[in-house]
Amino acid sequence: MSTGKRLAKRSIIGTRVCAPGDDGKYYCGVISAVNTPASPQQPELAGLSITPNTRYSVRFDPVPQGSKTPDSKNEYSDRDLIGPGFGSVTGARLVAGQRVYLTYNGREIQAEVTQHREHLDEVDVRIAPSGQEGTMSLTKRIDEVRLLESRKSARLADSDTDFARLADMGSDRKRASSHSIDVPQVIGSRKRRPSSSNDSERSNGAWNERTNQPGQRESYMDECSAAMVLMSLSTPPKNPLPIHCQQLYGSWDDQVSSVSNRVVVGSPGIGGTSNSSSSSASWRSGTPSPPLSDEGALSSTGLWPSNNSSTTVHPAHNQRYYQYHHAQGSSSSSPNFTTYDEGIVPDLDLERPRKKKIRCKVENDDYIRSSPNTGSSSDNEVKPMTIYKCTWRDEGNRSVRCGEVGNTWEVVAEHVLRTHLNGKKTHENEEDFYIVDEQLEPACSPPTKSHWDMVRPRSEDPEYQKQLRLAASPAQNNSQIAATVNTQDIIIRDVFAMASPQSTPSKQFKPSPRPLQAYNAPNISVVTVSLGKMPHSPRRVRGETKKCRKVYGMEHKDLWCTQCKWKKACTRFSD
DNA sequence: CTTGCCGGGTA
DNA sequence: TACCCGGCAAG
Ligand SMILES: [Zn+2]
Repeated sequence: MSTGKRLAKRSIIGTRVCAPGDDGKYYCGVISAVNTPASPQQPELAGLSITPNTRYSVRFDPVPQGSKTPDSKNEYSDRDLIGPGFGSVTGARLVAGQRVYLTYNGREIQAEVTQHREHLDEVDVRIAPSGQEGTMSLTKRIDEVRLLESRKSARLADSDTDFARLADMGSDRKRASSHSIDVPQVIGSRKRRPSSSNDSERSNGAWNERTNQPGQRESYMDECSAAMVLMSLSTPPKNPLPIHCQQLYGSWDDQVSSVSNRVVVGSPGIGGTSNSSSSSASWRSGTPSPPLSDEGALSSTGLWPSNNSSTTVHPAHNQRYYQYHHAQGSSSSSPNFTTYDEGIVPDLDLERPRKKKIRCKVENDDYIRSSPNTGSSSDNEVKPMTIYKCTWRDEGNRSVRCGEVGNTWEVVAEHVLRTHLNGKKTHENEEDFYIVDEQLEPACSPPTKSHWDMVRPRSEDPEYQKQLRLAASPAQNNSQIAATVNTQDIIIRDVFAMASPQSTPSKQFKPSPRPLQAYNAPNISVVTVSLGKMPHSPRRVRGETKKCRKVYGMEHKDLWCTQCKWKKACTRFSD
């Protein structure tokens, strides 16, 4: 699927992982510190970038029943850890007594390993099923057990597999992303281009060169980006409104625009995606994600504000979602993880001067690419710097944010914890909800919201892309993220469905190639989803949008819009 | 192969 | 301007 999502400029801290203790058992905990030996060229990336030398400190969960907690001071390399972005259980050697989790009768239960037959990839476990007394032993495949407890509600714990079965009709590839919604990452890629060079290809190549363990990295990305994405939306745990709803009501517009370089999307729960999150990756559910109350907070009914023109919009939400999903299928799936800044900006000006723009765009790109000044930054010295900012809202005046900044996430987290949370948090990593990271370009301070239009979109900034490349991974199955992103897509679309009641039945909002802009429709604030690479052409990918030809068929050509008849760009279904 | 549609015609 | 279509890019 697409794109990957990016991510990660955010630190990995807080990620739930398992690390081996002295006794050979794996213990769960969260990464409490990351120590990357700073490289001379980019010292500021220390702790953010991940290298083979990176060491992770793990703060272990308190172990019940008197077992001893492993030494927290241990540092582990990524190879030692099991969890998102690290190894998986399938690669671990489990010793007798290892606590694992598995899904049994649709519920997640604890189990204890009695034997791990590595050569068979099987583990014998002993479980104590609830509702029955005593224990029983059974044999599970190694990939059916998890070291990390799932956060899914027990009721749903197994639903994903069912989905997977339903959806999975075949290829491995599909399997990998069967729970995800693909995100159209290059919209309208049909643009003609003079040269064969292509940004996405380039970035991919660049990434691949940089990565020695794409597989692992990708999973990390996958998971963490999801978390990050959620955090960027930053629903404070207390907030009763679902994330996407808040967004529609502008609670985050200002925030978002200030961090527009990150992906801002809805929750993965929308449209049922979270429920179908994969269980194939045993660690999947272990990461720090916002303490959304499982499926409840995200369910689509009853949360939609009713003063709106359409209380019925929300139900349609999911429908449309699925419709979109199906229409998309996996057609857009692409390993091109690094291309991120897909500007999903609903075009309000329906008649945009699209054709002209295309050409211009192409020329522009070429210019950027070839320009010695702008394009050469790949080996440039100047690096953007990341700062972390507290977004805590003033209790009294919700529009005022704390704004405390720091050089590291930890610093700000500390601030949040102390200053705003009174030292106690109700969820692990709760601080993260109040922290956003921002990129500071050395030369110029971050543009203010009111000047966004004067700034070159980050996604067009080679330097920025490079950053993304560093941060993102070429993941192939960034299901979580993709789903998330797409969710936002849906949200935006719904926003516009509300905003413009005239929408045709099959009309769909089409992402515009322009990224990094915030639209403010009355009552609604929509935010650009920045996904790395911008689609350069408005041309739709086949299947993404129905055109007259597709809708009416050749046999009803008379029903086509004139443009279609002329073999010109369709006007009816292209916005 | 099909689609979407640009560019360049002709009436 | 309305209309047509060759041909290309992408899938
Ligand atoms: Zn049409």
